[in-house]
Amino acid sequence: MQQDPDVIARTAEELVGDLNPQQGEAVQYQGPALLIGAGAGSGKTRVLTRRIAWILSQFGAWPSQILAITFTNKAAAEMRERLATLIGPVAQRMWVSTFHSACVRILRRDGQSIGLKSGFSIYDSADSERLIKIIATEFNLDVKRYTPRSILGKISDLKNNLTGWQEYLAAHAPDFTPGQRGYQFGHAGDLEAIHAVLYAEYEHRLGLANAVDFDDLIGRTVELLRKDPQVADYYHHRFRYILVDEYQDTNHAQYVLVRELAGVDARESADATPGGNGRFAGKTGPAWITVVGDSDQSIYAFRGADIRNIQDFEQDFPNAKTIMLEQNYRSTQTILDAANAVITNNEGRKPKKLWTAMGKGEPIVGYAADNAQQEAAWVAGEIARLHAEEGIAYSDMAIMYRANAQSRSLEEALINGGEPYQLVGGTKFYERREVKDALAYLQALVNPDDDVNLRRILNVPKRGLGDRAEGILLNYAREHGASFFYALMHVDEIQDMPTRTANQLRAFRDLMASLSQFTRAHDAKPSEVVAEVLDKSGLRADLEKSVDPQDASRLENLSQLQSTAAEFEQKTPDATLAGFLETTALVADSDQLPDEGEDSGKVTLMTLHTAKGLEYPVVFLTGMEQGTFPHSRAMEDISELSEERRLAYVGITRAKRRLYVTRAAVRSQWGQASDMMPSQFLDEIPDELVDWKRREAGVERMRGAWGRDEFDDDFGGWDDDFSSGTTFGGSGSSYGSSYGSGSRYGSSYGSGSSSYGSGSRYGGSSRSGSGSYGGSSYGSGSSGRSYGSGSGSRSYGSSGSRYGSGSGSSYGSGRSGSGSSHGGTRGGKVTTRRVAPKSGGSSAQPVSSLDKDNQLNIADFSIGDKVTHDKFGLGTVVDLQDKGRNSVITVDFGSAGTKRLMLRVAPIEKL
DNA sequence: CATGATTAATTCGCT
DNA sequence: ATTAATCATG
Repeated sequence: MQQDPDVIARTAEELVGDLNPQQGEAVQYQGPALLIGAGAGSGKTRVLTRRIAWILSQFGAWPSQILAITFTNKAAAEMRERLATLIGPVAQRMWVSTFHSACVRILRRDGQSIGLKSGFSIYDSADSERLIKIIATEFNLDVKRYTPRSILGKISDLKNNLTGWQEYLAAHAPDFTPGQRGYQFGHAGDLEAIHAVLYAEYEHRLGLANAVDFDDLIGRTVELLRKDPQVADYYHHRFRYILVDEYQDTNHAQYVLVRELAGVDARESADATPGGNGRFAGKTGPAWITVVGDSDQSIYAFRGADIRNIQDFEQDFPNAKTIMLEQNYRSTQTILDAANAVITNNEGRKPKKLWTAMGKGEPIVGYAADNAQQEAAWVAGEIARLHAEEGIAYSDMAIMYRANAQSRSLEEALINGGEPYQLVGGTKFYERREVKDALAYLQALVNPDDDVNLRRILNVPKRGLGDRAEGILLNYAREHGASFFYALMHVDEIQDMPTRTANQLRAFRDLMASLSQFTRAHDAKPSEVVAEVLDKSGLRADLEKSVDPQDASRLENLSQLQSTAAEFEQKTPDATLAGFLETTALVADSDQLPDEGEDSGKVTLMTLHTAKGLEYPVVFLTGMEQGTFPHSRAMEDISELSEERRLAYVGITRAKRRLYVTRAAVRSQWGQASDMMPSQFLDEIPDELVDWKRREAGVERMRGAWGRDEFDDDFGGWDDDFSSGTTFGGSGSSYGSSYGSGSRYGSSYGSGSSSYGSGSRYGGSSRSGSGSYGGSSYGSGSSGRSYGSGSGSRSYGSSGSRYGSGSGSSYGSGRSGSGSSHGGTRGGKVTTRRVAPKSGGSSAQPVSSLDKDNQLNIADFSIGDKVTHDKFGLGTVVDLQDKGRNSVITVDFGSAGTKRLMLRVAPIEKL
């Protein structure tokens, strides 16, 4: 067999010459099943891409014979890109894709044989939930007790385990037939019967709507491969090498899918000979499988990932080989020691120890704050310090947390500090209401059977068609055993309808009919269809006439949807509307992550889950408290706790050079403040690795003191010190040393200058706000896309940058030229709420340029000046430190003491 | 049918 | 605290 001339031939030396022995072995291994146990930062993507190149150039495989599977589109794109540099543009034609998009391709091609019509809809979880809710309501179920979400969760579990509805129904509610109306449950509490009935009915409706949900993409592909030998045979011959990334995250269905695709269990074709060697390696019999993963980084069990897939790999696949990669190229030994120490506490795990040739590096820095706000302020201060003093680019720093809700205080602190940040996660672009509305129109046009989407838009924008009208159509559809769309098209035949409703319905029918016609005529131009829909439906007009400032950004999101469609149209030769909808259905959060190496000039905020696979020179792990992390719901159960620990392991190993761990003694959630114990994971990090800047929070010292009746005054409100800048001041400050010994979190009260501590017992919540955050400037999209290219951009990267990026990212200020600028360090701030889904540059969310700056400039002060402070009163300036926007002045307030104040935020006035 | 008021929920989230 | 969803009312 001849090699594809398009593939750039690579010599063995080029492919493995610069790898370590284990990596090299993994790249070259010949055999039917290979598990690469890739510890964090061990160069797994590199090995995977090299192995693919090796298979092409050394085994003589054709690009079309390879299937490489990842979990995210971003990972797929990245792998494809790295492959392209290795083997050339032919990589663009290869199947390098996610599980889901590979399945879509298969189902689009061969789905007819299991009853899927082309143009089927892909429901996201919101669509699925809506459908479940519709069904549950019809069955008169108490939606409060049986939430659509929990029902869907159960259905998802069943699907992930490939339990079909037929099977489950037979076991728990054999007297129900899908499509049957007026079914009564035997007795109210039979959860399994309810699940069985809803599962069956849900599948029935999906079928009627010619739709599949995410889990179905996998499950139905498995079904297809099992039921249709011809199709199975086709893929068995087609894919000779299957490679799966992040194997520890696969669920049972995905595991079976891989087996079916590879033909591991299939009867071998007649000409099968045992997997040979040399140039014909892997060319007969089942496809050769390579999986890469790290069981210590399995953090998606809660969503069905089955860690046994990777643990039992050697038993599952005959003649399997395991190669472990334990040399880490990312982090310092200190960081790895911490990670190893933590993960060792998990039971039943294969011992594995990461090591590095990089050296010890700096100690981990710890900090115990009084509350979440102060924790955030300290982190923001430390980031400002690292940036100003050590020249570390903002984009080289990341703040991680367990739950999205924790981002709030961090965002506020960064806004206060004028530090640019971007938040990854939260609501996805394609799940935003207005975007979903527009997409629902498109979906309904492409797939008229899609009742869920059509019903969604019936009254969007408001056109006086409510539950009544919907019910009438629904009835008609049922009577005729037809779709909702069919009913709509036949409104004229429906009797006994209020004239008003009839008129509105006819108008809507005409709208859909005309849009439908337009769609057929312009199917190859999705962007034009989008424009037509936005225009004719009134979606755009509705938002345009609105005065709600939020709607401005919604409008912008719609226009971005149109741009995305245009972009899709340009880069896709045979573009169709259905094709475009597919791309929108399968994008996820992680696709929004900034590309590696790209200097966005912003600090990145994200959850630990989102952080998997990423790395940053400086990482802050915040909220290290029992109940926060590990999460309260996971603390009881040993397996859930183990997963939390793996999450901690993932978090720690994201850091390349410096790791910070912080916690808050008091955290308020759901409006209620509660005392938080330090996370057990902190205890699991060896003490000598951590340099505690503050081991115990002020309130904790007080708690101890109260207990012993020893506390006395001298507790200023924490905000006093906060503004005075102690938190970001030079190293050490006043804590640390006094807590260095003794019990780790014991009460070492009474020692040290206790300028911390809150006056009120739970000072946190009351003092949090200063209200500048919420309504006003945050959501108002008017200033829109000014950032990134706006006027008055300033360069923030200081010289001598330690971690490269000497370019010093510049970013625009929404507020051009405000305030006098000395040394070019005063400028607007940029807060990107989310990163745009794909198209370069702009974000889907508006940007705020609010500036809490007090307009004071270091240049205007000199020693001896008199100032007044909101709390301390009159004082005299005794020292000035020009650190640009983080300038500090030291003021003697007489009886109130001498304070160091961060000029930018201090509540002072020059006299 | 739309609007303001009340109530309930509320980890993480690849596709 | 926040927000989404539901409920009562104009």
